[in-house]
Amino acid sequence: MKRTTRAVTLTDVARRAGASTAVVSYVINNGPRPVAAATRERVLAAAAELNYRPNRVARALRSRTTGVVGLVLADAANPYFGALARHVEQALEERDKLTLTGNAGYSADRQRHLVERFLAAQVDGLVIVSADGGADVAAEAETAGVPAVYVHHRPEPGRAPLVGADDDAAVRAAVAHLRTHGHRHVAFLTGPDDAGPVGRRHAAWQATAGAAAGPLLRCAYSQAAADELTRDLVARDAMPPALVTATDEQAVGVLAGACATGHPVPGRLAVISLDGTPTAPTPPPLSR
Amino acid sequence: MKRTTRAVTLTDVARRAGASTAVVSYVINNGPRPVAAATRERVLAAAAELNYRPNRVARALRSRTTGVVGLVLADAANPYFGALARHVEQALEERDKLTLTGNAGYSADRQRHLVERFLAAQVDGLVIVSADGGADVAAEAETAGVPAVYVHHRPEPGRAPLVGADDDAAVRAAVAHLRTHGHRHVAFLTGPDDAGPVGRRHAAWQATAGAAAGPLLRCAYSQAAADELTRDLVARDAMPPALVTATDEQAVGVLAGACATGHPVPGRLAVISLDGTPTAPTPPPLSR
DNA sequence: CTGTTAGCGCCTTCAC
DNA sequence: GTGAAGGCGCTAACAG
Repeated sequence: MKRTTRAVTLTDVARRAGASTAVVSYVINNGPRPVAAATRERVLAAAAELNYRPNRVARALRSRTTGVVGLVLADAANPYFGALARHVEQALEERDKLTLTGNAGYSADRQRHLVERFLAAQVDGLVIVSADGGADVAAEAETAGVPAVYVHHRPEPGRAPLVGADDDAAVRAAVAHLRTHGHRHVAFLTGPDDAGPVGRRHAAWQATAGAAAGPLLRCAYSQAAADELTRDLVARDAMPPALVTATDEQAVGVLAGACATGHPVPGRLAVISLDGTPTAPTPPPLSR
Repeated sequence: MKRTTRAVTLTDVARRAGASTAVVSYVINNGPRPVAAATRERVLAAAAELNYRPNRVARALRSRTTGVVGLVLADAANPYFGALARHVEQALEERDKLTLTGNAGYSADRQRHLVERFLAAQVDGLVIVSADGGADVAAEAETAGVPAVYVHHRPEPGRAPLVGADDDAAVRAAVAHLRTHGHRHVAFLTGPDDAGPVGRRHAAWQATAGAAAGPLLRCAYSQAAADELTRDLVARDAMPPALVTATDEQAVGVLAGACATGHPVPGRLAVISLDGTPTAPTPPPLSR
């Protein structure tokens, strides 16, 4: 049986190049100290011949930095979070960081559990993308000396930085836009409760639309739920003519439901959504 | 200024419990050797009080296994791959593995680059989800002693295991289904070229539909492209009545286009798609 | 400019 | 049953 070939180490390269491990390290990392051109060449040659690949684990143990960032997501299968994840990963890649990804599945327990595992893995930082609720896990991370950022939503008493949309401004803009198209009453479709950013959007709609607000609608955050709600409203002839949805998934479901029931869009229904999923603006015109 | 608190180590726990580091290790890992119940209690208590978290990096260096698996994706922003990623991650989580995720963005170069970085990070295994083409990166991984699996697609001369759909069977089933609904001619919408699984689906359609095949349509793998194509076909009164699409994204685009132009679904258009994205089957009926 | 050496935190043989 | 010690591969002090 063929023996498993041990991975080539810095020591192997040093021996082959007739130099010390320290020098090899300096060459590989371009520092922190200069190396004579001749030596450098020998080292590079030896490394290439042996097909040397630095062991990031050993480096991490020594330098106390892994070059890995943890990304905890609510659910990568939701296109909104999926797109977000892709962009976060790309941004980290550009900074030469690796991304450790975990799905919390909208569960605060699982979220905390993930953060715990990521901390054990010695991540250099944490990006937390959750939908709502949950404990201030960023604070726990900071306690362990690991910087953390929230994206999309920050739990209530939370000090960590937040990267998110300006919900108030977005809602105001959406309502204003529909008004310039002649709609006096603007309805709002949101989720089952008012946790997280969606709750802020709801409040903003209430404040903006004021007395002229259309009905407040609620359904789960899925295309299927919004689809069913829409069919029902159309059947009962209760579909509002102008609607702002709290999420893209719901907007797509509304459009599908309108389409299936033959309710003309944008003829008798104008919809604006607030998330900004890449695919969202394109196919069926969300507004005009 | 507050001093950065050094992380608590196994040595700290040992000192606090009045035991040796070896014993603490045995307790934490439930082995490989037994520990007296009393000692075990003391160790556990000390660990809890100090909030000890084993350093996975040090463990990895010593045990030569990181507990991390690399997942290279074509594009997490595509809902099909996003859902796939979520399930892979969950399966790994159940096996107590962490998931390192990277997006190759449909580029063979970036894919290889990612694999390289993952190998340097000493991943225990690799899951490769690519759309088409590319080199046999799994083979490179195996060379480094890291097992690898392909999902969705395996490049041409590739020996690594593949987890994928039975394209032939799926296409045959789709065509048969439409035929039982009275459609003699079944059209097929695929991508710009025939690389990857989509090419196999195309071939299977050709073989199954045979002489009675409807027209072959092509457009990019996006909702927007399929939307535009559909509008165009409807406008020219050239929309086929029965259609199989190679991907879900395209199916959604077709439905959107049909909806926008008032082309009745399922009245004058029956569509079946082949991917199986979670959201796909629900909102507009893809077939009936 | 280069080499030697002492650990990073953990696991695991050896001795007791 | 427990303890002491070496080393995984690498980096950063310290010499020279």
